[in-house]
Amino acid sequence: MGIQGLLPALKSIQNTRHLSEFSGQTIAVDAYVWLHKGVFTCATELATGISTHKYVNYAMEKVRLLRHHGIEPYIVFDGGPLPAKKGTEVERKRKRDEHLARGNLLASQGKHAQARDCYLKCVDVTPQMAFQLIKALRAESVQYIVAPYEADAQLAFLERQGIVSAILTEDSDLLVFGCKNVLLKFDPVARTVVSISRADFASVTATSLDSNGISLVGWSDNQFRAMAILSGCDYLPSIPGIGLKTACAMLRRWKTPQAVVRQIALEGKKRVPKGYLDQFRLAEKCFLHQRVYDPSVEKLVYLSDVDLQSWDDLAEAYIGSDLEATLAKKLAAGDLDPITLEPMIDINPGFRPSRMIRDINKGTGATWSIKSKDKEKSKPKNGGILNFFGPNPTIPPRLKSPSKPIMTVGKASGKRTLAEVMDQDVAAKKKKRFPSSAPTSPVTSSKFFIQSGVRRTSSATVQARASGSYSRAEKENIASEPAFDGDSLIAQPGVDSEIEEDFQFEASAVEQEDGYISPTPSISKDEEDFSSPPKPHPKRRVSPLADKDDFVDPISSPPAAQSSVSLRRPQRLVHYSPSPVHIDPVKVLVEASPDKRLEVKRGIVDLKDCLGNDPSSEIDYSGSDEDSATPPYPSPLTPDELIHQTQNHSLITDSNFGELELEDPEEKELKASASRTQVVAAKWQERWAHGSSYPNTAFLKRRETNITPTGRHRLQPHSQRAAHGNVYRSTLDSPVDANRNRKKLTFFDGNWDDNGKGKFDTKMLDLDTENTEISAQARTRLKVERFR
DNA sequence: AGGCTCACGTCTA
DNA sequence: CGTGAGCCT
Repeated sequence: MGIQGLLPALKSIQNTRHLSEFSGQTIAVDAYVWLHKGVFTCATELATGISTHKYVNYAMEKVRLLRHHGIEPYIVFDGGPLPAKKGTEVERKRKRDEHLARGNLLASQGKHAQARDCYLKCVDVTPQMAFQLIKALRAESVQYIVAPYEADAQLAFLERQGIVSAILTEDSDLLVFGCKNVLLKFDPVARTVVSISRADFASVTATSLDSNGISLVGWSDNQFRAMAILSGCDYLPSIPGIGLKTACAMLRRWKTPQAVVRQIALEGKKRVPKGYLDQFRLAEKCFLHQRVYDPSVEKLVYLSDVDLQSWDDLAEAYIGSDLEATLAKKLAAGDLDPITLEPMIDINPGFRPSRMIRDINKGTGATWSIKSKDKEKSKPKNGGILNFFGPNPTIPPRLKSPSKPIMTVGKASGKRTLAEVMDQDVAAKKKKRFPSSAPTSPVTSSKFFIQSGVRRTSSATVQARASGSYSRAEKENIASEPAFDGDSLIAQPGVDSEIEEDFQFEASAVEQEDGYISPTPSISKDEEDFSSPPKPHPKRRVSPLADKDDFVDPISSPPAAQSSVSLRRPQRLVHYSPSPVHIDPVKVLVEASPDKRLEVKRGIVDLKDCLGNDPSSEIDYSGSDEDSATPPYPSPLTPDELIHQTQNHSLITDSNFGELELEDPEEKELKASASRTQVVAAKWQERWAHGSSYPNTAFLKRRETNITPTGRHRLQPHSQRAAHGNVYRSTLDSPVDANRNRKKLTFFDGNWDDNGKGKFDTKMLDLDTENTEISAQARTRLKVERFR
């Protein structure tokens, strides 16, 4: 996951810091990290369908720990699958299914320990599980957001907007996304994190210890990003044999990724996949422009604005299709399943987190405090394993107003001590004493558009001295490459004003909150803190997702109730005109003719069909470094196209829908039938736009595979594959994902088969020329065999 | 021989 | 994450 080898190479600029050093700051957190770890605390339950929310507790403990240290967390969830990363789910799911089956078998044999091991391997985080955490976050007024696509991009956006001042994650990709302050290796026991700051890159030199020969001196964000992509990232596997070090060295030497790739090809030692440069550009776009949710304008925006010159529909689809604003808002709020865009299903309605907060210091015997304020809960809580809470206190409805903490009995402790009572009181007082300590956000001065100029730090100078031969080249490097450097960082005049608006909005929002006291005394002090000086408490913002005026109690009200909130203002879509609510314009390729694309609800794009169709050249040097070949794109799909799609698209093999397209294999026949066309189109829309016949998707899990309590999942729509044989398939076709292990499964359709690296069987290429469903299964089987 | 990439095994929530 | 096999120079 991420850029392999990057973190070790950055060792010299990694600083272990105590949480207290971030007091007063708002820090965005990649929820996936906590959820995934939390899942391990209850893998067996999840795998066997036993209702549990332990993983929520796990994450909430982390949340409370951060708050305990004056850090206001801003939790970011992954959203829907990005087209760029699609294509691995089938294999993963299969593997998980295998582990699940084996686990069940072992369990039935009484081998529970072994069964658990299997369960551990088959569990993954689903959006529905994430929603359980969201419920808890809502209950404790913790800010959160569900990214439309990848949390990474959303995290980067929040930092860039100044909404948060750092990112807590475990993924080195965040650095590639341009984040300034990345925090890794969160240690809840030591209460430390490892900090990496973009500002320190300049001190990473080839001679610095542990740098692994990597030098970042004088590199712009663009160059750094290029190095990362060349060395292999989640969106694009590297040219085999190219790792971080080689990528870095060659980029220094040849300046641009285009030149580097050209050089690699010229040297002839390594096989460069066809279309690699095109794919490189797309990967670059994912890091630069991926769609994110902007809470201030309540719609999807580009992470950074696009350069219309080099923009095309392919790129548009690749970085995540736009969503109609009301959908986007609900998605961001967690009210929709980000995969199906259906209303979120609460898989554990019995779990109703209250505002109680458990002190993180387990040793002292649990201390409990309750977060008061907020709407009263009309219903007493009962049922659900989680009801370790007593009846919820009735509190004045004023959401944002501070109120006195009310004590409740905690499930674990069973009682409160006087110290705990005092504890809360003190906490509340501290809050009042420092109501307006503003979160420091060392926000980047230049907002979106970072100066790509070189920063010469003292360490850089030192480095120059240390490695004389390098210094010149590095300086040289700095000065040149304006085109490369400036790429995509140039503001479009048209959008510029909008960005200004956004920032003003953000700024005013902050202003308004001054003096506003957090509604929830979220910090429960322990003994240790009694003797420590009071810390300023960060001002707290209610989740941006909740409308200021009409906040609806997230716990007691169904999503439907909240949805009314979102339709207030007409949304203006910058790059996409609103489409019918349920249909999201996304391009999908039709196999027979690579130029055809179909739209489905959510981006399902198989780029391999768009790219590398030129069999003549191994490397596509099309155009200059800045332009890319833009395949023609027809627009909205017609019913005919839908039929075409249904016939060829693997997704459609789903049983619910199967009869429709499998019934009549004759494409022409279908086309001739107008009425049938209507039916198909309607069904298609019903299924993909409304998802009514896609019941099981409610349990589809996020990142890679899905596991459901029942163990049954429906396959995600898979990218369509071209039907013609021996057509080059780009590496995008191969499973590339956040999980590094996935790369083991990657196959490259014989693009470099004769290079001795040809572990990537050509068999798969053949299989792949068949319809997707078959090839996917066959592929999976082959891979499974290989790993046995 | 050394450098580099890639795969494997281990550990841990 | 660390180690080691294997390929390349």
